[in-house]
Amino acid sequence: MEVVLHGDEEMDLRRGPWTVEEDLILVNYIANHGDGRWNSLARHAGLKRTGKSCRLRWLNYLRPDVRRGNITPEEQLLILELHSRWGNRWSKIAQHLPGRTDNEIKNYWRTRVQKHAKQLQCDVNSKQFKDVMKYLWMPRLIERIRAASGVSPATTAVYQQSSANYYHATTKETSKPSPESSSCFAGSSSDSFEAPPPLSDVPEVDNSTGVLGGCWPEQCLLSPGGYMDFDQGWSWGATAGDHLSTDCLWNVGDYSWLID
DNA sequence: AAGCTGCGCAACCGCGGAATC
DNA sequence: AGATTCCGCGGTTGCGCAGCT
Repeated sequence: MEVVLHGDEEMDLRRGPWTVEEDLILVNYIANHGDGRWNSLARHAGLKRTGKSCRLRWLNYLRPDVRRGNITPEEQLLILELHSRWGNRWSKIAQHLPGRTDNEIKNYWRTRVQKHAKQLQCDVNSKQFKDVMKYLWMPRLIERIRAASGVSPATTAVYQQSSANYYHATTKETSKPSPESSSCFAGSSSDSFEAPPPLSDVPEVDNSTGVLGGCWPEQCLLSPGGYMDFDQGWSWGATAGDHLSTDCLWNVGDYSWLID
């Protein structure tokens, strides 16, 4: 525990990990007086912490509705989707994951997603990695969610819409995307998902080559065994050994690590 | 058993914008 | 209206732990 002294004033501030006693003081104070106005809260509560530190401790750890534990596949999917739309706007993303903090989501992204990008030896913002997320990771999450027992229809609907939106965004994206939407899922301009496009809009796959037709801006080669399945509510699939991005055909082998 | 390494996570820092004085 | 303080966000750091050698 470090103590910071500021000038002539005897304003010693504690830093580092919070103690149980400090937690209790903060929780009790907020229970009686509410949160907000963090600097004065810190002073009145008798905590030798900055207001920022108190706010962070409350929001990220002590708040009663904070959810802890593993990020579920549903949450993973949502994080991938929302990050593709908004980038590193963690607090905005966190608003859509009840109980999860921006800090936790940010940590998840850095430790898991960026790790995967590193394993693929590509930048997390690269086309290659976005392809992997779009065509492999997210569909597999969707499949996994669907396969799991007890998935509510509402949840399924959300991800079916979500999945459809990826397709819609990919197929309808113009050659000059808006500044807001530099992501690969740039089709949605509002917070609500678009309705799935009609089946007639689905690009055809040349079974001999695996090349997608239609108005896809980039071809996506599927190796034998790869598949696109639009029958069961807008999902995609691909298998180990799939090739992505014809301009840089590469094979990253077994993708089983993508979902852990 | 000890040292090393990588991971996950809590906490801090710097900055920009909003609110207050 | 300008200065100061506060708040919230995103980036970064560092610690503890588990697994590996």
